[in-house]
Order: sequence, then C-alpha cells, then structure tokens
Amino acid sequence: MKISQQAVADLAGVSRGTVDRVINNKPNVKPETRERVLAAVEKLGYSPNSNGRALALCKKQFTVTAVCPGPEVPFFSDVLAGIEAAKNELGDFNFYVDYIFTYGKTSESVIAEIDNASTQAVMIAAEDTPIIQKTVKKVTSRKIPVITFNSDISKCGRLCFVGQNLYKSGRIAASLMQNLLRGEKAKVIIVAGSQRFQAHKARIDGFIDALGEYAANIRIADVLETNDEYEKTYHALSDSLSGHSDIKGIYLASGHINGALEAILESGKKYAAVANDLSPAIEKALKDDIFDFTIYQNPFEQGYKPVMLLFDYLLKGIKPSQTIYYTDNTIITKEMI
Amino acid sequence: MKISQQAVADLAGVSRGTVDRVINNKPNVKPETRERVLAAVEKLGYSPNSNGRALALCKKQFTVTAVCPGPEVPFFSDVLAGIEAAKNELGDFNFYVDYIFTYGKTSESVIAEIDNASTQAVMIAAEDTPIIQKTVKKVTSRKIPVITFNSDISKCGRLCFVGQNLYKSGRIAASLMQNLLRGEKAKVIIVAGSQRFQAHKARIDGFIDALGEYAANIRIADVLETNDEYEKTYHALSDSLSGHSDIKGIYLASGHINGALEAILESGKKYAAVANDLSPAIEKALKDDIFDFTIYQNPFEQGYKPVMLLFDYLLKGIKPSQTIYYTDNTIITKEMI
DNA sequence: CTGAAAGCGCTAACAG
DNA sequence: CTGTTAGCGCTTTCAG
Repeated sequence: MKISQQAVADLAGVSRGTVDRVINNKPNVKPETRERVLAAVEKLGYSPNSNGRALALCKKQFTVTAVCPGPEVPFFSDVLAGIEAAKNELGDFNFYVDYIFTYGKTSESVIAEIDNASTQAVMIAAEDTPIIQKTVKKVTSRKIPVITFNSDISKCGRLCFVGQNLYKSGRIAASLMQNLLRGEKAKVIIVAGSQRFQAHKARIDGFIDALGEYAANIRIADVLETNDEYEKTYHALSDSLSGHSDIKGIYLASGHINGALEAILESGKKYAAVANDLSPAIEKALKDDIFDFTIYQNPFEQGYKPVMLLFDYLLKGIKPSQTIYYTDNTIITKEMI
Repeated sequence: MKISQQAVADLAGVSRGTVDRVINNKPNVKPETRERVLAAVEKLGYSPNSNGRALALCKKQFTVTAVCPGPEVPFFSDVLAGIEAAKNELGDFNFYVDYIFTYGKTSESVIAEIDNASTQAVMIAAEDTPIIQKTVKKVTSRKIPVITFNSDISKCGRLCFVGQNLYKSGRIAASLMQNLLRGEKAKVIIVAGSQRFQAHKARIDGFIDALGEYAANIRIADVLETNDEYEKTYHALSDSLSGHSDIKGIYLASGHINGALEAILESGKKYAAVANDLSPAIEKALKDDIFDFTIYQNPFEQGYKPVMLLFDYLLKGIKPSQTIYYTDNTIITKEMI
C-alpha cells in the first residue's frame, strides 16, 4: 500500500522514528507532537505494514512457557499439536516454547518449576485451586502475560481464557438427546465427574436447562458422580441402569469412558447415548452404535490460539480483544471419523 | 532464524542474487552453480524468510478475478465474506479482487466478461456445462491459474477445486436419519433438485449407500425431482406425503426450502427432517422443530481458501498440494444457531 | 551467466 | 523529547 510510516511522518512534519514511538505507545514524545502524528495517521488511514514490522523484529527472541498435563493424556496430545503448529507458523521469528508438563507431578514441584521459569509469557491449563491461583497471580504481578486454556483459573490476573463453552455443550447434548428420543416419554441418566467441579457442573446445567425449555418428555432419573474413575463409573452406571428398568438415554457429561462402556454393554440394551470428546474408545463406540453422538471441543485450537494470542501481545503489544475465547463445539457421528 | 540467503551464498561461494535465482527457479544460472547452491541450501537446511520476501514483493500488484453468482444468493454472500476476509488479511500487499457476478446474466455476457478480463488468476463457481468448460480452458491455456470453488468444472485445466464433499454429506445425513428413526421400520422421502446434475446425485448416493450399510429398517419411498423451484417442490412433496400415509422422515438433499416447508406444515405431521445449508428460513425451521438437523458446508471457507491458494501460487509459485480441498461438513441443531 | 547495490516498511540504537 | 542511521531478509535492477 501507499501510506507508509514515511507518509505519516511527512504530513506530521516529524521523523519516522517519532511516528514509530507514537504508533507503539512508546515514551518520550511531547503530547502535542503525539496529537499531530495521531491526526496524520487518522487522516491518511495509515496502518502499519506487518511484514516490515515482522522483518525488523525477527532478531528479537520470544519465549512462551506452556504448562499442561502432557502428551500422556490423549486429549492434550492434540492440544500440543496445536501449539507446535503455531510454533511452526512462527518459524520466521526467534520463537521458542518451553513446556512444563504436570502429568504425574506433585503440585509443589510444578509450582517450583513455574516460579523458576524465565519466560516472557505463560499459557497454562491446570486445576482451579487456591494454590494454583496464587502461583499464577505471582506470575502476572511480574507483568508477565498469562493465558489460561482448556480449563480456566479464577482470580489470577490472566489475560484471557481459551476453551470450550461447557454450558453450551450441555445444551447441544440436550438437543441431540431430544432428537434421539423423539417425543417419547423417557428417562435419562447423566454421568458426571464431580458436580463440585464448576466445569463439570456447567455441562449438566446446560443439559438440564435446555431439556426444561423444550423437552418436557425427558426426565432425569439420576446424576452419577464418578470422579472420572473406571470403577466408580462402572458401578454407578451399572447400578443405576439396573435400578431403573426404563432408562432410555445416557448423557456422558464426564466420567470414565471404558467404565461407562462396560456397564452399557453388560446391560445388553441399546440406549440413546451422547458423549464428549474423541478418543479411540469413543470412535469405536460410535462405529458400533453404542454411542450415537459425541461433542468435540477442538483441542488443536485450544493449543494453537493461546500461542498466537501471546505472540501478538509480545510482538505488537496487542491485548486479546476478548476475555474468553470459546472453541467450537462440533457434533460428531460415526460418519465423521 | 540464523540461516539466511547470505549464509547460503557464502557457503556456495556466490552472491545473494544468484541464490535468489536458484531458489525461485529463475533462468540464467549455470547448472553447475545451481547444483552448488542447492547443495548449500540442503546442508544448511535453509528455507526463505517469508517476511523478507513479502516485504520485497509488496510493491508488485496482484489481481485475482472471482466469478460467481453474487450477493443476491444468500449462500454466496457468505462466500463473498470469505473472499473479502482473505483480501483484508492480504492488506499488506497490493492485492486486488475483481468480481464478475453471474446472477441474472446470460451465459454469453458472462463469457464475454471472462474473455475480456485482464487478470493474473481466476476463481470460478459456475455450472459444469460444455460452454463454461471451453471458456475456462481458454483461460488456463493462457497460463492463467484457475481454481474452481463450490461447484467443480470438469476438463478445464483448473489447478484445484475447493468445495463440499457432497457424497460425504449424504452419508452424514443418513447417520442422522438413522439416529432420528432409531430402529423403527420407517419410510423416508428424498427431496432432490435434479438427479441429472452430478452434484445433486452425489448427496443422494451417499445417503442411500450409507443407509444400505447400516440402516436396513429405513426404506426410500420416493426421490422427488424439484428443479429447486418452489412450486415443484411444494407439489411433489405434498403429493408424496399424502400418497404414502406412513412416511417418517424427509431428507432435503436439495429443493426449494420454502416449498418443502409449506408441504410439511400443511401435512400437520412431524417428520424426522434433515436439510442442507443455513438460511433464515432453515434457522427458523430448526428452532420450530420442523427440521431436526441441517448440514452446513462452510461457505466462508469456500471463498477464503481459493484466494489464499491463488495468492500463494502468484507470490511464491507454490501449486496447491491437493487437487480437491473439501470444506468441513458441520452438523447443526437448533442449539447452534 | 553473475555480482553489486538499492530499497521494500519497520524498529532500535545512538546522537543531539 | 526528536532526528538520523543502520539494518532485518529478500527481490530486482543494472553492470559487467
């Protein structure tokens, strides 16, 4: 485009250096001059050429530290793929990602690692506990930008959160359940992790709210707490299924997939079943018509987006425009895997 | 990164200019020198810095011509949004998009416009007729890259096609229909545009194939040809519904939405109904539980992708890596609009 | 066929 | 507080 920094400088009667200072909110500019430059920018409709900027900046080093469970957790291996993809896309810069994997580590050792990390930005997926909140707060108070992803952390001064809209995913599950149980009077079971966790509760709330609005024919027979453990999931679901002989549907808001599958198979019946996420076990269950739908929360995007957001912040000082970025909820059937 | 053009030049004992010539396959390099440079590139693992390249190239002008119906067609207004988004993202270049809108024009006048267009690249969504094929072929034979989008054109020398996987969308519709009609013996009607159009036929084939594989309980009662006209759709569906008293489901592979809605409402019954695409009428039908699902073919992406592909081709000489880019088929329920 | 030099738009370091 | 200058990595003249 025509309108370069130089054009602005000429119009404002200053040098390119000064324009740069104004554009990037750097100190040492007389308010009066700043005004003049801003006016020129406005008048010309100038916007900086990102290639030029990128080129000038590519000698700088950028480091972001990513804190999350690690590749052992299938879901997070997809998230990590997103992080790596973002990193590759930024290959023309001196851009580094340090990982702190938390899987199998004690809170203390993780916190120590975070405290010791020398980095310019942090993205973190961890439990929303007081001790974690405190640790993150220590980071943000050092003016280091932090983005939470996958699972939000409260009261910690983070820039923003990137993750699934859990309430919405519950509502979507409800619409699917309604379609599976078209009009017939039916009882369904909700399999949950633990309702004390706010995240788990959001899905259930969405599910129940939406059913209440448009599916009076569907009744919740049970909400099972499973702690996401195999044994608990299996037993709770097994018991509930044999306790109520007339269950038609199961919503797996959370819980241990194999535990649930075991209980369902053992019952010998076919239920309307909606699950969350994608894993080999879930794919197989879809193919075998044990599950009818699953709701997928783009894990790739959950890794990719925070990196890009932090990079923009570091490089251009652009703060994320939202405090919450919801990733897509996608409905998956057996035909889509 | 460290390894710049200069590093390669030094190692190969040539100048940066020569490295550039080799990298970009330009003429006037002694084969022997070329070898030497290539070896150095290999050894250093050099890959050009795209910011530097972009900066050097941003004085050049790029023009692509987009041929498609126009904003009057709701679907294409979303496609156009994708084109504009791509254009904005390329704002740092001298990049232009010329439009040739075909809506309401005769084939002759459109063809004349294409023939007269002075452009460096073309993206086109048009009918796959012999006369269009010939016109496009004339363009490609002038070494002007062409990408077809939304609807492919055969035997025309195009670079690639960007659009929906129609067969797959039919299969997905089948899986949804199966879920809506869980196990019960049921008859369904397929509403089509015209089976003579290969595009329309693909959806139907996918639907029928998938049902055949796993839903023996579902029978096709009728396949209606509607030419996508209101009257024909309305009458054909009305007649078919009253002709078979036991229809349970309707698959709107194509056809006029309002015509179909009219017929369904008039019947006074609730059917399992799967549609395609998204429009205000379809959104309302989903909200009102007249349709249960619709399958969405990311129109935005259909506009965005071809622009980017052509730009890469023009700027870097990179040919699209695939001959067909399928855009996402997304399942939509009333909770997702 | 090849090298040297200019310059794309921007930032940063140094003078003043 | 502000101007000048030297590149960032690349392409493109223009000489030779």
